[in-house]
Amino acid sequence: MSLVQLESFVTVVEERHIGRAANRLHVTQPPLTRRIRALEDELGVELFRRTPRGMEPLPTAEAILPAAKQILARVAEVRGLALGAIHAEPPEPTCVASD
Amino acid sequence: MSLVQLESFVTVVEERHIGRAANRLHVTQPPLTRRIRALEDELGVELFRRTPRGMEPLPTAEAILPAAKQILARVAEVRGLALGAIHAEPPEPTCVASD
DNA sequence: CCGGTCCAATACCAATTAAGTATGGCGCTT
DNA sequence: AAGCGCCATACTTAATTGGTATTGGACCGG
Repeated sequence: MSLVQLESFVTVVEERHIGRAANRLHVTQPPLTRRIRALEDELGVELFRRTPRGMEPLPTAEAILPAAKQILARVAEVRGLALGAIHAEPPEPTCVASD
Repeated sequence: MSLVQLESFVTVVEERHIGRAANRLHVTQPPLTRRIRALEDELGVELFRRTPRGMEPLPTAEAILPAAKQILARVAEVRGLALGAIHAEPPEPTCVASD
């Protein structure tokens, strides 16, 4: 399991369509198909029903969706904390300061 | 950022030593060194102070540690939910049942 | 002051993984 | 029945990743 797979999963659940999800994720359709399939394989569960209309999330997908979203949110939090730490802790003046 | 990097980060924080952390993670030392460095590069922050004794977590590392741990916990939760779904939803009998 | 030791960092190579392009198969729509 | 839209697959190529071997630097003992 990878963060990329989880992000792909959440996007496909929201779009219910691999093509649109691929667009949002700035990738082409085949890689996204493979990501979802790899996730299903690893978890040993079918997450979507493939219909002529698109991807229909199965109950298991709905079950793990909240956890998946929270993971992505925490990842964003980590990035934010790191970003904040840059301004918070100036160990040594790298260059002349303005004041 | 990847789950492998986050797991490596948490382990190094706990062990304060790349060699021991590498052992726990079943990899050799160089890949682990690179994982930590890649994480630092991506976040744009130093997470550890390299000392002759090992790796000393900096304040930023302590700040993001809880979020990192929670991410790993949620990943485990996703695995557990998927595992549970197998027994919960038998769409078709794959094999003869015991009873 | 010098050699040994323990630590993380780097160079290099091999193996695995992942993306893109092109194409196929299936069901619905007209 | 023909066309269209969807996901799945085959194939090639580029990018990541891991392991082995080695280096450089700081501490410790003699």
